[in-house]
Amino acid sequence: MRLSQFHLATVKEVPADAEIASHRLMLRAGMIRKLASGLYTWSPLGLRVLRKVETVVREEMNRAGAIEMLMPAVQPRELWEESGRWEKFGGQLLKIRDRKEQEFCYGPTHEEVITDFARNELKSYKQLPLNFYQIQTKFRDEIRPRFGVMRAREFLMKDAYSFHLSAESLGHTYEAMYRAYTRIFTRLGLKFRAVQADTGAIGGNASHEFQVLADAGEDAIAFSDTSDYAANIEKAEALAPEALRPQPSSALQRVDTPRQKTIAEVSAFLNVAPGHCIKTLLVRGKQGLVALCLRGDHEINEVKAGNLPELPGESVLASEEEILAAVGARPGFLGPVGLPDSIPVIVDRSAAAIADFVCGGNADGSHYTGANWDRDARIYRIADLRQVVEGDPSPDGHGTLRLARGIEVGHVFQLGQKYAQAMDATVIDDQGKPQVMFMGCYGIGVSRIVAAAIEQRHDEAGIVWPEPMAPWRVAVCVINPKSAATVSEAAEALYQELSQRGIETVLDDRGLRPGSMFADMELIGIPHRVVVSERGLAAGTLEYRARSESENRTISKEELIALLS
RNA sequence: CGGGGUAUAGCUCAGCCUGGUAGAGCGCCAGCUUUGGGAGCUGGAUGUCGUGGGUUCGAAUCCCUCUGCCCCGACCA
Repeated sequence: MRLSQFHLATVKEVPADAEIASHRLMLRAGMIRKLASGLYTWSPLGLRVLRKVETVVREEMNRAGAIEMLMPAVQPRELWEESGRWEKFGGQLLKIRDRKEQEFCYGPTHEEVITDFARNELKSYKQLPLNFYQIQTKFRDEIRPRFGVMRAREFLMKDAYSFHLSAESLGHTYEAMYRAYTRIFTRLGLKFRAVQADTGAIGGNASHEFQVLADAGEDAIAFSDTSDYAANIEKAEALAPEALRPQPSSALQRVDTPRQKTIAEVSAFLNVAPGHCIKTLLVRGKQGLVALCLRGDHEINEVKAGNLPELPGESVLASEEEILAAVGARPGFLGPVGLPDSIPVIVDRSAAAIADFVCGGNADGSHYTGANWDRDARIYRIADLRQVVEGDPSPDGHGTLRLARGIEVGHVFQLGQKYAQAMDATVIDDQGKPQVMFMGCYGIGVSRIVAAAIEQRHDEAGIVWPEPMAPWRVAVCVINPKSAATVSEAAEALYQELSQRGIETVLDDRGLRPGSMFADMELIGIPHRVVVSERGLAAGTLEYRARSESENRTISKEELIALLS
């Protein structure tokens, strides 16, 4: 590509609200332009990168035996009624009407369409297993789009769906997809981690997320410092402390805490470490309120709480009015001692292991000291409720947990029979009986990968692409082409030769001054740069610099070609 | 959806408090000079001041309405 024939549109200034490096750099490099909140145009430069990612994804999906297809983005309401998700998907589902007032949605995902396809196409167990995939634009009406294409409303996704006669077969394809994902993110040059994920309401046996490690990531992940255990923090189990709970040694005593409501205030006021306080949260259960007790220095894990059988699948704090009516005290003064019998007290494992603790007195302006489980407060059940913290023992029994931030770029999921059941997708088995198929689904955020890669690989000058994602591998920069025809001729010849050798090359023949040209090539992250100048021509050499290095090298054309081959 | 902010040239922003008829830098166009790390000089073009209403002799500026966008919380590739 000759840059004079391309539309390169780098800019120096960028909106102040672009907060993270990848968003700023994508705007500065002119890869994307915002059309509206969460909607971005991919410029020719940006699209080149997007296509590179797509290519790697496609190659590895094909290698893993998946078959590419393409489904409509617009999907009829009836299909979503069948799966029960027309209402359940909520506000994220963009609903639209056609001229006949028929209702559709713009697909946020394609389980319904693929399941419909499969039930029509697949008749016999002999056709299974099958794994279909597509690379396609999705729309999710995100509550809060942000960080450019990292969390956009419209985004490019690779989604795959596999169909099986048995859970065992599903397990095999799941493993194959896990390996394919590992290859994809490795090939793309990303530092990533596959982590266990919560399977949530869908249930199922297994789910892993592929997280690109980056401080700007919206997810927290926990991993062992000595084993290969890694999990999303939503999922990471906090083990029960090994030490048994000490015997009570203090008497229960009510103390005045007129204005001390938070753990920090109470622990400072009473001079007791937060870890010896109990914080009590009242949430809405299936039948009435439920009390959740944690150590003062721990945070609730809402996913774990939501999965409790006593809760309706989500953890919603009770309102102040509800609490006042049930307990007679306000939040800030709640505790497990003397709660009404109707409120079950579910205690976190770590909270259950402490004695002589401080907790709310269930009366405004008062707390207890010297409180003890069993003696003073009854435990309905002990459960894992808290967020793990750095230094916790790893749930697999090896090493201690470390925390890191991650960007979720992939997710593999064993769906089981949920959709096939709801939509009656069956095949005839070898006994001639219809069997509901097992399904897996496997997603990759293609456009998000572009942002994630930049987040991981950039410097003050701009993007530092991993080679497989770079818009071009080599930039040939011409210094002052107007001064001597021989310079531009030499540059053109080099460009031709590299291109003919199959090396993706861009010729910067825009005639810019060297400073602007170098700044542009560094901003857009081209891995290799060659300078053709009168000076070098006279000496018969080229000047080379790798994007990842800060020094120039003087090399011959042969050396350059060897280096790029 | 709650809380906060913001909207002025293609971009980044000033002007608003204290009302008097629109500004800077970057970018863009023309010319000259320049040519190894985002050049210099000269000249030029560009605005329904987000929308609708109100107050006023007069509104970018004050008041109200609506809308867009951004940030903080719950969802996800």
